[in-house]
Amino acid sequence: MSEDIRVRFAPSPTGLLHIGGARTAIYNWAYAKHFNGTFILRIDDTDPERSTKENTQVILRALKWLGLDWDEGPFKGGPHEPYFQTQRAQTYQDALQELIKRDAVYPCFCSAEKLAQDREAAHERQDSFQGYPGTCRKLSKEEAQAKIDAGEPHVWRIKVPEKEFIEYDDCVHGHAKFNTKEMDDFILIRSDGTPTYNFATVIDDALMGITHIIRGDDHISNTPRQVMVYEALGYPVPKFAHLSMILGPDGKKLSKRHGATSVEEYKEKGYLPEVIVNYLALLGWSLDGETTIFSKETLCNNFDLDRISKNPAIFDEEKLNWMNAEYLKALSDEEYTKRATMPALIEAGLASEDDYKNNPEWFEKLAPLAKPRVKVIPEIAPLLSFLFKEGELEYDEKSVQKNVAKEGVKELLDLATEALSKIDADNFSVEEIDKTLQPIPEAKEVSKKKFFQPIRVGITGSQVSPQLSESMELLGKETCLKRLEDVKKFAL
RNA sequence: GGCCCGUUCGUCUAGCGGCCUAGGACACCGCCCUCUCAAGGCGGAGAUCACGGGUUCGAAUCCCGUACGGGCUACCA
Repeated sequence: MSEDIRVRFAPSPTGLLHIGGARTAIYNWAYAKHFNGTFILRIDDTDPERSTKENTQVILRALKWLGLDWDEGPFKGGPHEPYFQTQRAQTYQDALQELIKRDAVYPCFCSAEKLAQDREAAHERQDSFQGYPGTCRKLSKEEAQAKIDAGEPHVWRIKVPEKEFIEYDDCVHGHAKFNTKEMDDFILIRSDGTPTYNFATVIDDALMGITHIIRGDDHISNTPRQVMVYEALGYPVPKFAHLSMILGPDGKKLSKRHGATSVEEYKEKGYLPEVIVNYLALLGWSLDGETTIFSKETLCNNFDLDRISKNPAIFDEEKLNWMNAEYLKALSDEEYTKRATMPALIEAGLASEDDYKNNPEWFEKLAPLAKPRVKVIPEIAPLLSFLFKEGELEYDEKSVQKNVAKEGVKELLDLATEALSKIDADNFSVEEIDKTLQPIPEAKEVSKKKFFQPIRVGITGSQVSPQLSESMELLGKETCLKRLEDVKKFAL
């Protein structure tokens, strides 16, 4: 039995839960599940400008919707509370004190202007090193203390160690090695006393015992800096797994310009949470190269870091749509009704929860009609709205022109009406309807198309619709006869 | 400018030196089924494995360059 795996997802509540963040969360979660580890949720809200309570709520809700339950974190508790960085100020101060004691940091009194000037100058000269030149590192302890005592504003910087390389293991990219010559003494504590990301995240990850840091590869360049902090404090350096970016259809960073970018939006658009998890899991990871649809259980049983791909992935909504349709079709009629049909109908104002309770069998019969035609949940309402219209239908003009307003149609509709009226209203079923209507076109020597399409337009208002007989059964004898009567006015 | 990362069908990917005349999925095309639209079944097209050099009996797979794309270089995360 190896060490217990502890992973974490640490979003900054500066916006909704982005698709990329969701994938990171999924990978962390699945990794923990697979190895019986612990999945920790921590809110990295150290940026006071952009972090909000609302965003935190939204992110938490989105994670729950996706079914990514955390073992430790907000509203769940755990041995390392609190799980909000803004509530851990003392922890970072303690860490700073420890670093001071170890002589691994020093105060820096350079003003923002001075730093900007230095940077500018280095840029002009095209220096190979453009980081902080280490001005204040040269100050003696006494000089520095005197300045602090005099109340001069200062930040705390880490001392880049003497050794030549900083190294760490990346489960996706392999062993990484950075030359310390290229690193500068970066800031740990800001002049207002708050920690920077590169400091807070290391302290928390170390204290929370995180063993594997799975996150976006935009952090690769930050990693050696963070490793410096681990080492300065004598903490074990965790393993890393850096995930490539998710891009928009144009190959550029996924942004609002491309449409929906947050999981909240995909929920609104009618995607199933398990589809989002399945699809996102596949963006940068594969089960076996063959299987595209798999359950969360399968994901958890098989997910590992060694099958994560290094290349950035383009988010393909077409494939997402296909997958959503697949999942939808696989639901039982009862589940389909509860999760898809009813939400869609209620949203469209066509039916209510009570309607369903009063007649569940009827509503469940809608599922087979919708399943093969629907990719996202909201598509259900327009597809089935004809079943809920009172009074005369609004007809699709083209459908009427093409199918009803033709010579001989009146007679065919009359025949259909007459035949149907003989069916007992209590027995107005698909079987009876088929048995009644099926022989007519043959007998009259007209094509089935010519016979059925006018009926379809009469019953549904359009030449494009779900199965006719099923629709008729759902509507009932009375309504069907009424609608056939209505449409006759266009027939010749 | 410096450092770092990436590059297999349009897209997601399989591939970790011979099984690859490169496999699967989405999308696309054709046929079948069919009273519409779908769904479904069957089949097809689609990748000189970014490019150029090596290493090797043998490379998509290893090494080195180049190009292109991306990240970092903040008192943002």
